[in-house]
Amino acid sequence: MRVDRIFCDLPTSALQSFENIKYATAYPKGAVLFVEGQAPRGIFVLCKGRVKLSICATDGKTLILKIAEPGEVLGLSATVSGKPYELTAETIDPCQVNFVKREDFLRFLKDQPDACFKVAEQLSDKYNNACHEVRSLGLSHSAGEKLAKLLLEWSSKNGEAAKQEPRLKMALTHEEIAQMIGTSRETVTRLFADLKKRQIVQSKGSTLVIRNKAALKLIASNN
Amino acid sequence: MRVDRIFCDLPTSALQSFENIKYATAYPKGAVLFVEGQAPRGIFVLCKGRVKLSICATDGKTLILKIAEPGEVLGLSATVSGKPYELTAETIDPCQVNFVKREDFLRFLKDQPDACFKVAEQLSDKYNNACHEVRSLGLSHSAGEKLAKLLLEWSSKNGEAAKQEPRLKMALTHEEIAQMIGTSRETVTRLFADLKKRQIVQSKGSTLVIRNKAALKLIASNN
DNA sequence: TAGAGTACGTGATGCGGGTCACAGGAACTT
DNA sequence: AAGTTCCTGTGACCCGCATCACGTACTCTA
Repeated sequence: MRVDRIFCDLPTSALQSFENIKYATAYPKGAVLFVEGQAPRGIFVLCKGRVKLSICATDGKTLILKIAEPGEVLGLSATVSGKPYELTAETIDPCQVNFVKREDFLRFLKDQPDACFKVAEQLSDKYNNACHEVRSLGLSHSAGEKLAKLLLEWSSKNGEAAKQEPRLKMALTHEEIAQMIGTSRETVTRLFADLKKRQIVQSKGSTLVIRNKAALKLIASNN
Repeated sequence: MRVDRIFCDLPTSALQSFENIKYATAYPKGAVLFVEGQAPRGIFVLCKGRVKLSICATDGKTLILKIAEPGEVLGLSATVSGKPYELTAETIDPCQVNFVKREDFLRFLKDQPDACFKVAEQLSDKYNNACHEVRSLGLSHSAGEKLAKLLLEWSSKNGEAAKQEPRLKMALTHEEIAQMIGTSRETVTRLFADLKKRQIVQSKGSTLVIRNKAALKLIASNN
Protein backbone atom coordinates (compact mmCIF):
# COMPACT_ATOMS: atom_id res chain seq x y z
CA MET A 1 0.00 0.00 0.00
CA ARG A 2 2.82 2.39 -0.77
CA VAL A 3 1.48 5.68 -2.02
CA ASP A 4 4.77 7.47 -2.49
CA ARG A 5 5.03 5.72 -5.80
CA ILE A 6 8.10 7.49 -7.01
CA PHE A 7 10.37 5.53 -4.76
CA CYS A 8 8.36 2.35 -4.48
CA ASP A 9 10.39 0.28 -6.88
CA LEU A 10 13.69 1.04 -5.21
CA PRO A 11 15.83 -1.58 -3.49
CA THR A 12 14.54 -2.28 -0.01
CA SER A 13 17.59 -0.73 1.61
CA ALA A 14 16.79 2.57 -0.06
CA LEU A 15 13.14 2.27 0.91
CA GLN A 16 14.18 1.70 4.45
CA SER A 17 16.32 4.81 4.63
CA PHE A 18 13.49 6.81 3.13
CA GLU A 19 11.17 5.50 5.81
CA ASN A 20 13.64 6.67 8.40
CA ILE A 21 13.74 10.29 7.29
CA LYS A 22 10.12 10.91 6.34
CA TYR A 23 7.59 12.56 8.58
CA ALA A 24 4.03 11.40 7.99
CA THR A 25 1.79 14.42 8.41
CA ALA A 26 -1.85 15.30 7.99
CA TYR A 27 -3.16 18.67 6.83
CA PRO A 28 -6.71 20.02 6.88
CA LYS A 29 -8.30 21.51 3.81
CA GLY A 30 -6.96 24.97 3.01
CA ALA A 31 -3.55 24.47 4.61
CA VAL A 32 -0.51 26.01 2.95
CA LEU A 33 2.43 23.65 2.48
CA PHE A 34 4.75 26.32 1.18
CA VAL A 35 4.66 29.74 -0.41
CA GLU A 36 6.53 30.98 -3.43
CA GLY A 37 9.66 32.84 -2.47
CA GLN A 38 10.28 30.86 0.73
CA ALA A 39 13.61 29.13 1.22
CA PRO A 40 13.12 25.40 0.58
CA ARG A 41 12.50 23.41 3.75
CA GLY A 42 12.15 20.05 2.04
CA ILE A 43 9.91 17.89 -0.13
CA PHE A 44 6.29 16.92 0.33
CA VAL A 45 5.11 13.60 -1.02
CA LEU A 46 1.40 13.78 -1.45
CA CYS A 47 -0.31 10.56 -0.32
CA LYS A 48 -3.94 11.52 -0.10
CA GLY A 49 -6.01 14.54 -1.08
CA ARG A 50 -5.41 17.24 -3.67
CA VAL A 51 -3.12 20.25 -3.60
CA LYS A 52 -3.49 23.44 -5.60
CA LEU A 53 -0.24 24.74 -7.11
CA SER A 54 -0.28 28.38 -8.06
CA ILE A 55 1.77 31.48 -8.63
CA CYS A 56 0.55 34.94 -7.95
CA ALA A 57 1.42 38.48 -8.88
CA THR A 58 1.93 41.42 -6.58
CA ASP A 59 -1.49 42.77 -7.50
CA GLY A 60 -3.18 39.61 -6.25
CA LYS A 61 -3.82 38.09 -9.63
CA THR A 62 -3.38 34.33 -9.39
CA LEU A 63 -2.57 31.61 -11.87
CA ILE A 64 -3.29 28.00 -10.94
CA LEU A 65 -0.72 25.77 -12.57
CA LYS A 66 -2.14 22.44 -11.64
CA ILE A 67 -4.03 20.42 -9.12
CA ALA A 68 -1.62 17.85 -7.73
CA GLU A 69 -2.93 14.36 -7.06
CA PRO A 70 -1.66 11.63 -4.72
CA GLY A 71 1.73 10.31 -5.72
CA GLU A 72 3.21 13.64 -6.65
CA VAL A 73 6.28 15.13 -5.05
CA LEU A 74 5.96 18.82 -4.27
CA GLY A 75 8.78 21.26 -3.73
CA LEU A 76 11.25 18.93 -5.34
CA SER A 77 13.11 21.29 -7.63
CA ALA A 78 13.47 24.01 -5.02
CA THR A 79 14.75 21.48 -2.52
CA VAL A 80 17.31 20.11 -4.96
CA SER A 81 18.53 23.44 -6.27
CA GLY A 82 18.31 25.33 -3.00
CA LYS A 83 16.51 28.21 -4.68
CA PRO A 84 13.23 29.50 -3.26
CA TYR A 85 10.01 27.61 -3.90
CA GLU A 86 8.81 28.89 -7.26
CA LEU A 87 5.13 28.39 -6.50
CA THR A 88 2.62 28.10 -3.72
CA ALA A 89 1.08 24.81 -2.58
CA GLU A 90 -2.24 24.83 -0.78
CA THR A 91 -4.40 21.84 0.10
CA ILE A 92 -7.95 21.80 -1.24
CA ASP A 93 -8.86 18.56 0.51
CA PRO A 94 -7.76 17.14 3.83
CA CYS A 95 -4.36 15.70 2.92
CA GLN A 96 -1.95 13.00 3.97
CA VAL A 97 1.63 14.02 3.29
CA ASN A 98 5.10 12.62 3.80
CA PHE A 99 7.54 15.41 4.50
CA VAL A 100 11.31 15.06 4.25
CA LYS A 101 13.68 17.75 5.46
CA ARG A 102 16.01 19.20 2.86
CA GLU A 103 19.28 18.09 4.46
CA ASP A 104 17.96 14.60 5.05
CA PHE A 105 16.72 14.39 1.51
CA LEU A 106 19.98 15.59 -0.04
CA ARG A 107 21.94 13.09 2.03
CA PHE A 108 19.49 10.41 0.95
CA LEU A 109 20.09 11.29 -2.69
CA LYS A 110 23.85 11.18 -2.30
CA ASP A 111 23.63 7.76 -0.67
CA GLN A 112 21.06 6.25 -3.01
CA PRO A 113 22.02 6.64 -6.67
CA ASP A 114 18.85 4.89 -7.79
CA ALA A 115 16.71 7.38 -5.93
CA CYS A 116 18.72 10.19 -7.44
CA PHE A 117 17.94 8.93 -10.91
CA LYS A 118 14.26 8.70 -10.03
CA VAL A 119 14.38 12.29 -8.93
CA ALA A 120 15.94 13.29 -12.22
CA GLU A 121 13.07 11.57 -14.00
CA GLN A 122 10.52 13.34 -11.81
CA LEU A 123 12.13 16.67 -12.51
CA SER A 124 12.07 15.97 -16.23
CA ASP A 125 8.38 15.31 -15.99
CA LYS A 126 7.79 18.52 -14.12
CA TYR A 127 9.78 20.41 -16.71
CA ASN A 128 7.70 18.81 -19.40
CA ASN A 129 4.50 19.96 -17.75
CA ALA A 130 5.87 23.43 -17.36
CA CYS A 131 6.66 23.51 -21.07
CA HIS A 132 3.12 22.53 -21.90
CA GLU A 133 1.89 25.28 -19.66
CA VAL A 134 4.15 27.75 -21.44
CA ARG A 135 2.87 26.54 -24.78
CA SER A 136 -0.75 26.95 -23.81
CA LEU A 137 -0.18 30.35 -22.25
CA GLY A 138 2.04 31.65 -24.99
CA LEU A 139 0.48 30.25 -28.13
CA SER A 140 -3.12 29.31 -27.58
CA HIS A 141 -4.97 32.51 -28.10
CA SER A 142 -8.60 32.47 -27.25
CA ALA A 143 -9.88 31.78 -23.78
CA GLY A 144 -12.43 29.43 -25.34
CA GLU A 145 -9.67 27.28 -26.74
CA LYS A 146 -8.02 26.93 -23.37
CA LEU A 147 -11.25 26.08 -21.63
CA ALA A 148 -11.99 23.38 -24.19
CA LYS A 149 -8.52 21.93 -23.66
CA LEU A 150 -9.02 21.92 -19.92
CA LEU A 151 -12.35 20.11 -20.15
CA LEU A 152 -10.90 17.48 -22.46
CA GLU A 153 -7.94 16.99 -20.19
CA TRP A 154 -10.22 16.50 -17.19
CA SER A 155 -12.47 14.10 -18.99
CA SER A 156 -9.49 11.98 -19.92
CA LYS A 157 -8.31 11.78 -16.33
CA ASN A 158 -11.63 10.65 -14.93
CA GLY A 159 -11.55 7.23 -16.48
CA GLU A 160 -14.25 8.64 -18.72
CA ALA A 161 -11.73 8.86 -21.49
CA ALA A 162 -13.22 6.32 -23.83
CA LYS A 163 -16.89 7.18 -23.57
CA GLN A 164 -18.06 9.55 -26.21
CA GLU A 165 -20.24 11.41 -23.76
CA PRO A 166 -17.94 11.78 -20.77
CA ARG A 167 -19.27 13.15 -17.51
CA LEU A 168 -17.21 15.05 -15.03
CA LYS A 169 -18.03 16.59 -11.72
CA MET A 170 -17.08 20.23 -11.48
CA ALA A 171 -15.04 20.48 -8.32
CA LEU A 172 -13.81 23.99 -9.02
CA THR A 173 -15.56 27.33 -9.11
CA HIS A 174 -15.64 29.50 -12.21
CA GLU A 175 -13.21 31.77 -10.46
CA GLU A 176 -10.70 28.96 -10.06
CA ILE A 177 -11.17 27.76 -13.60
CA ALA A 178 -10.52 31.31 -14.75
CA GLN A 179 -7.27 31.27 -12.78
CA MET A 180 -6.29 28.01 -14.43
CA ILE A 181 -6.64 29.32 -17.95
CA GLY A 182 -5.57 32.87 -17.19
CA THR A 183 -8.79 34.72 -17.81
CA SER A 184 -11.56 36.39 -15.85
CA ARG A 185 -14.41 34.78 -13.98
CA GLU A 186 -17.03 36.44 -16.16
CA THR A 187 -15.43 35.13 -19.31
CA VAL A 188 -15.59 31.58 -17.99
CA THR A 189 -19.26 31.97 -17.19
CA ARG A 190 -19.95 33.32 -20.66
CA LEU A 191 -17.97 30.56 -22.32
CA PHE A 192 -19.95 27.91 -20.48
CA ALA A 193 -23.18 29.62 -21.42
CA ASP A 194 -22.09 29.58 -25.03
CA LEU A 195 -21.08 25.91 -24.96
CA LYS A 196 -24.45 25.02 -23.52
CA LYS A 197 -26.33 27.06 -26.06
CA ARG A 198 -24.43 25.25 -28.80
CA GLN A 199 -25.37 21.89 -27.24
CA ILE A 200 -21.70 20.98 -26.80
CA VAL A 201 -21.95 20.51 -23.07
CA GLN A 202 -24.81 20.21 -20.65
CA SER A 203 -24.82 20.51 -16.89
CA LYS A 204 -26.79 18.30 -14.55
CA GLY A 205 -26.41 19.69 -11.08
CA SER A 206 -22.70 19.77 -10.39
CA THR A 207 -21.74 17.28 -13.09
CA LEU A 208 -20.98 18.31 -16.61
CA VAL A 209 -21.76 16.12 -19.61
CA ILE A 210 -19.80 16.56 -22.80
CA ARG A 211 -22.37 15.90 -25.48
CA ASN A 212 -20.25 16.71 -28.49
CA LYS A 213 -16.67 15.73 -27.94
CA ALA A 214 -15.76 16.31 -31.57
CA ALA A 215 -16.92 19.90 -31.48
CA LEU A 216 -15.03 20.48 -28.27
CA LYS A 217 -11.88 19.07 -29.81
CA LEU A 218 -12.35 21.35 -32.76
CA ILE A 219 -12.48 24.35 -30.47
CA ALA A 220 -9.48 23.10 -28.52
CA SER A 221 -7.24 22.45 -31.46
CA ASN A 222 -6.40 25.27 -33.76
CA ASN A 223 -8.20 28.57 -33.78
CA MET B 1 39.67 24.92 -20.56
CA ARG B 2 36.61 22.81 -19.92
CA VAL B 3 33.51 24.42 -21.33
CA ASP B 4 31.03 21.74 -20.37
CA ARG B 5 30.98 23.29 -16.96
CA ILE B 6 28.22 21.17 -15.52
CA PHE B 7 30.45 18.17 -15.16
CA CYS B 8 33.75 19.91 -14.68
CA ASP B 9 33.99 19.46 -10.94
CA LEU B 10 33.39 15.74 -11.02
CA PRO B 11 35.95 13.14 -10.01
CA THR B 12 38.42 12.51 -12.81
CA SER B 13 37.14 9.00 -13.37
CA ALA B 14 33.70 10.39 -14.17
CA LEU B 15 35.22 13.05 -16.38
CA GLN B 16 37.10 10.39 -18.25
CA SER B 17 34.03 8.32 -18.96
CA PHE B 18 32.25 11.42 -20.16
CA GLU B 19 35.11 12.12 -22.54
CA ASN B 20 34.73 8.62 -23.89
CA ILE B 21 31.07 8.92 -24.84
CA LYS B 22 30.90 12.47 -26.11
CA TYR B 23 31.08 13.45 -29.76
CA ALA B 24 32.57 16.88 -30.36
CA THR B 25 30.66 18.45 -33.23
CA ALA B 26 30.52 21.77 -35.03
CA TYR B 27 27.37 23.31 -36.47
CA PRO B 28 26.99 26.27 -38.82
CA LYS B 29 24.67 29.14 -38.05
CA GLY B 30 21.04 28.22 -38.61
CA ALA B 31 21.44 24.50 -37.95
CA VAL B 32 18.70 22.64 -36.12
CA LEU B 33 19.87 20.47 -33.24
CA PHE B 34 16.46 19.00 -32.56
CA VAL B 35 12.82 19.71 -33.18
CA GLU B 36 9.96 19.58 -30.71
CA GLY B 37 8.11 16.30 -30.92
CA GLN B 38 11.14 14.26 -31.99
CA ALA B 39 12.12 11.22 -29.96
CA PRO B 40 15.14 12.14 -27.84
CA ARG B 41 18.42 11.18 -29.44
CA GLY B 42 20.63 12.50 -26.65
CA ILE B 43 21.99 15.61 -25.00
CA PHE B 44 23.85 18.55 -26.51
CA VAL B 45 26.35 20.40 -24.37
CA LEU B 46 26.81 23.83 -25.86
CA CYS B 47 30.48 24.87 -25.83
CA LYS B 48 30.56 27.83 -28.18
CA GLY B 49 27.96 29.98 -29.90
CA ARG B 50 24.32 30.64 -29.10
CA VAL B 51 21.26 28.49 -29.62
CA LYS B 52 17.68 29.66 -29.95
CA LEU B 53 15.16 27.57 -27.99
CA SER B 54 11.58 27.91 -29.15
CA ILE B 55 8.22 26.27 -29.34
CA CYS B 56 5.82 26.83 -32.17
CA ALA B 57 2.14 26.38 -32.85
CA THR B 58 0.55 24.62 -35.80
CA ASP B 59 -0.27 27.95 -37.37
CA GLY B 60 3.38 28.93 -37.46
CA LYS B 61 3.30 31.28 -34.50
CA THR B 62 6.55 30.97 -32.58
CA LEU B 63 7.58 31.67 -29.02
CA ILE B 64 11.27 31.98 -28.22
CA LEU B 65 11.89 30.71 -24.72
CA LYS B 66 15.49 31.62 -24.37
CA ILE B 67 18.81 32.07 -26.08
CA ALA B 68 21.11 29.42 -24.69
CA GLU B 69 24.73 30.36 -24.03
CA PRO B 70 27.86 28.21 -23.77
CA GLY B 71 27.80 25.85 -20.81
CA GLU B 72 24.17 24.91 -21.15
CA VAL B 73 22.94 21.39 -21.66
CA LEU B 74 20.18 21.08 -24.23
CA GLY B 75 17.70 18.25 -24.58
CA LEU B 76 18.43 17.06 -21.08
CA SER B 77 14.94 16.50 -19.75
CA ALA B 78 13.70 14.74 -22.86
CA THR B 79 16.75 12.50 -22.83
CA VAL B 80 16.25 11.59 -19.18
CA SER B 81 12.51 11.03 -19.34
CA GLY B 82 12.41 9.47 -22.79
CA LYS B 83 9.58 11.75 -23.83
CA PRO B 84 9.85 13.80 -27.03
CA TYR B 85 11.87 16.99 -27.08
CA GLU B 86 9.52 19.66 -25.82
CA LEU B 87 11.10 22.46 -27.81
CA THR B 88 13.18 23.24 -30.86
CA ALA B 89 16.86 24.14 -30.73
CA GLU B 90 18.40 26.09 -33.58
CA THR B 91 21.85 27.64 -33.71
CA ILE B 92 22.06 31.35 -34.35
CA ASP B 93 25.84 31.43 -34.41
CA PRO B 94 28.35 28.87 -35.61
CA CYS B 95 28.43 26.46 -32.67
CA GLN B 96 30.69 23.98 -30.98
CA VAL B 97 28.71 21.19 -29.35
CA ASN B 98 29.39 18.00 -27.42
CA PHE B 99 26.77 15.43 -28.23
CA VAL B 100 26.12 12.33 -26.14
CA LYS B 101 23.83 9.54 -27.28
CA ARG B 102 20.88 8.79 -25.05
CA GLU B 103 21.86 5.21 -24.14
CA ASP B 104 25.42 6.21 -23.43
CA PHE B 105 24.26 9.08 -21.30
CA LEU B 106 21.81 7.02 -19.28
CA ARG B 107 24.47 4.41 -18.64
CA PHE B 108 26.83 7.18 -17.62
CA LEU B 109 24.27 8.46 -15.12
CA LYS B 110 23.72 5.03 -13.64
CA ASP B 111 27.45 4.56 -13.20
CA GLN B 112 28.24 8.03 -11.89
CA PRO B 113 26.04 9.04 -8.98
CA ASP B 114 27.74 12.42 -8.73
CA ALA B 115 26.90 13.20 -12.32
CA CYS B 116 23.36 12.11 -11.72
CA PHE B 117 23.04 14.60 -8.91
CA LYS B 118 24.45 17.34 -11.10
CA VAL B 119 21.83 16.50 -13.66
CA ALA B 120 19.10 16.77 -11.07
CA GLU B 121 20.40 20.23 -10.19
CA GLN B 122 20.46 21.24 -13.85
CA LEU B 123 16.90 20.07 -14.30
CA SER B 124 15.82 22.01 -11.26
CA ASP B 125 17.31 25.12 -12.77
CA LYS B 126 15.53 24.52 -16.04
CA TYR B 127 12.30 24.01 -14.19
CA ASN B 128 12.88 27.25 -12.36
CA ASN B 129 13.36 29.12 -15.60
CA ALA B 130 10.23 27.58 -17.03
CA CYS B 131 8.31 28.77 -13.98
CA HIS B 132 9.55 32.28 -14.50
CA GLU B 133 8.47 32.08 -18.10
CA VAL B 134 5.04 30.91 -17.01
CA ARG B 135 4.82 33.75 -14.56
CA SER B 136 5.71 36.37 -17.12
CA LEU B 137 3.36 34.91 -19.72
CA GLY B 138 0.51 34.33 -17.35
CA LEU B 139 0.62 37.33 -15.07
CA SER B 140 2.48 40.21 -16.65
CA HIS B 141 -0.10 41.88 -18.78
CA SER B 142 1.11 44.56 -21.06
CA ALA B 143 3.59 43.95 -23.83
CA GLY B 144 5.43 47.06 -22.69
CA GLU B 145 6.05 45.53 -19.31
CA LYS B 146 7.53 42.41 -20.82
CA LEU B 147 9.76 44.36 -23.16
CA ALA B 148 11.08 46.44 -20.29
CA LYS B 149 11.83 43.28 -18.33
CA LEU B 150 13.65 41.81 -21.29
CA LEU B 151 15.82 44.89 -21.76
CA LEU B 152 16.72 44.97 -18.09
CA GLU B 153 17.56 41.30 -18.14
CA TRP B 154 19.83 41.78 -21.12
CA SER B 155 21.55 44.77 -19.65
CA SER B 156 22.32 42.78 -16.54
CA LYS B 157 23.90 39.97 -18.52
CA ASN B 158 26.19 42.17 -20.52
CA GLY B 159 28.42 43.10 -17.64
CA GLU B 160 26.74 46.47 -17.95
CA ALA B 161 24.76 45.69 -14.83
CA ALA B 162 26.19 48.32 -12.57
CA LYS B 163 26.35 51.29 -14.92
CA GLN B 164 23.34 53.49 -14.71
CA GLU B 165 23.31 54.03 -18.45
CA PRO B 166 23.90 50.51 -19.73
CA ARG B 167 24.51 49.93 -23.42
CA LEU B 168 23.56 46.77 -25.23
CA LYS B 169 23.92 45.72 -28.81
CA MET B 170 20.70 44.57 -30.37
CA ALA B 171 21.50 41.19 -31.84
CA LEU B 172 17.87 40.31 -32.53
CA THR B 173 15.33 41.68 -34.93
CA HIS B 174 12.07 43.19 -33.79
CA GLU B 175 10.37 40.08 -35.07
CA GLU B 176 12.47 37.88 -32.79
CA ILE B 177 11.98 40.14 -29.83
CA ALA B 178 8.26 39.94 -30.46
CA GLN B 179 8.49 36.17 -30.36
CA MET B 180 10.33 36.34 -27.08
CA ILE B 181 7.66 38.36 -25.34
CA GLY B 182 4.72 36.84 -27.17
CA THR B 183 3.53 39.83 -29.14
CA SER B 184 3.60 41.10 -32.71
CA ARG B 185 6.46 42.72 -34.57
CA GLU B 186 4.58 45.97 -35.04
CA THR B 187 3.93 46.27 -31.34
CA VAL B 188 7.63 45.94 -30.59
CA THR B 189 8.42 48.68 -33.09
CA ARG B 190 5.81 50.94 -31.54
CA LEU B 191 7.00 50.23 -28.02
CA PHE B 192 10.56 51.16 -28.95
CA ALA B 193 9.33 54.32 -30.61
CA ASP B 194 7.48 55.21 -27.46
CA LEU B 195 10.46 54.50 -25.20
CA LYS B 196 12.60 56.73 -27.39
CA LYS B 197 10.05 59.51 -27.44
CA ARG B 198 9.96 59.38 -23.65
CA GLN B 199 13.78 59.57 -23.52
CA ILE B 200 13.99 56.27 -21.68
CA VAL B 201 16.18 54.62 -24.28
CA GLN B 202 18.14 55.86 -27.23
CA SER B 203 19.61 53.96 -30.15
CA LYS B 204 23.02 54.61 -31.68
CA GLY B 205 23.32 52.42 -34.71
CA SER B 206 22.80 48.89 -33.54
CA THR B 207 23.47 49.58 -29.86
CA LEU B 208 20.82 50.65 -27.46
CA VAL B 209 21.50 52.97 -24.53
CA ILE B 210 19.25 52.86 -21.52
CA ARG B 211 19.10 56.48 -20.42
CA ASN B 212 16.58 56.14 -17.64
CA LYS B 213 16.93 52.84 -15.90
CA ALA B 214 14.58 53.84 -13.11
CA ALA B 215 11.77 54.59 -15.51
CA LEU B 216 12.34 51.29 -17.27
CA LYS B 217 12.17 49.44 -13.98
CA LEU B 218 8.96 51.21 -13.18
CA ILE B 219 7.46 49.98 -16.42
CA ALA B 220 8.79 46.48 -15.83
CA SER B 221 7.55 46.09 -12.31
CA ASN B 222 3.89 46.22 -11.61
CA ASN B 223 1.37 47.70 -14.00
C1' DT C 1 -36.15 33.42 9.06
C1' DA C 2 -33.54 37.03 8.40
C1' DG C 3 -29.16 38.24 7.11
C1' DA C 4 -24.41 37.47 5.37
C1' DG C 5 -21.45 35.48 2.47
C1' DT C 6 -20.29 33.29 -1.77
C1' DA C 7 -21.07 31.61 -6.44
C1' DC C 8 -23.28 32.49 -10.80
C1' DG C 9 -25.39 35.16 -14.94
C1' DT C 10 -25.41 39.07 -17.99
C1' DG C 11 -25.39 43.80 -20.05
C1' DA C 12 -22.54 48.06 -21.18
C1' DT C 13 -18.21 50.05 -22.06
C1' DG C 14 -13.53 50.73 -23.27
C1' DC C 15 -8.70 49.56 -24.10
C1' DG C 16 -4.87 46.76 -25.66
C1' DG C 17 -2.92 45.04 -29.16
C1' DG C 18 -3.38 41.85 -33.36
C1' DT C 19 -3.82 42.26 -38.21
C1' DC C 20 -3.63 44.44 -42.74
C1' DA C 21 -1.54 47.54 -45.83
C1' DC C 22 1.95 50.19 -47.45
C1' DA C 23 6.10 53.18 -47.46
C1' DG C 24 10.83 54.13 -46.54
C1' DG C 25 15.55 52.30 -45.38
C1' DA C 26 19.53 49.07 -45.19
C1' DA C 27 22.17 45.41 -46.67
C1' DC C 28 23.48 41.89 -49.92
C1' DT C 29 23.66 40.28 -54.84
C1' DT C 30 25.02 40.46 -59.85
C1' DA D 1 23.72 51.04 -60.32
C1' DA D 2 19.90 48.74 -60.36
C1' DG D 3 17.41 45.07 -58.44
C1' DT D 4 16.05 41.78 -54.33
C1' DT D 5 15.25 40.82 -50.03
C1' DC D 6 14.93 41.69 -45.33
C1' DC D 7 14.08 44.96 -41.68
C1' DT D 8 11.80 49.00 -39.75
C1' DG D 9 8.20 52.61 -39.11
C1' DT D 10 3.33 54.11 -38.93
C1' DG D 11 -1.55 54.69 -39.86
C1' DA D 12 -6.38 52.50 -39.83
C1' DC D 13 -9.40 49.17 -38.25
C1' DC D 14 -11.57 46.10 -35.26
C1' DC D 15 -12.16 42.13 -32.08
C1' DG D 16 -11.45 39.73 -27.74
C1' DC D 17 -11.93 40.19 -23.34
C1' DA D 18 -11.01 42.76 -18.84
C1' DT D 19 -13.51 45.57 -16.06
C1' DC D 20 -17.44 47.66 -13.87
C1' DA D 21 -21.87 47.28 -12.18
C1' DC D 22 -25.50 45.13 -11.27
C1' DG D 23 -29.20 41.29 -10.17
C1' DT D 24 -30.13 36.54 -8.82
C1' DA D 25 -29.66 32.04 -6.47
C1' DC D 26 -27.84 29.10 -3.12
C1' DT D 27 -25.68 27.86 1.32
C1' DC D 28 -24.31 28.72 6.11
C1' DT D 29 -24.75 30.57 10.59
C1' DA D 30 -27.23 32.70 14.07
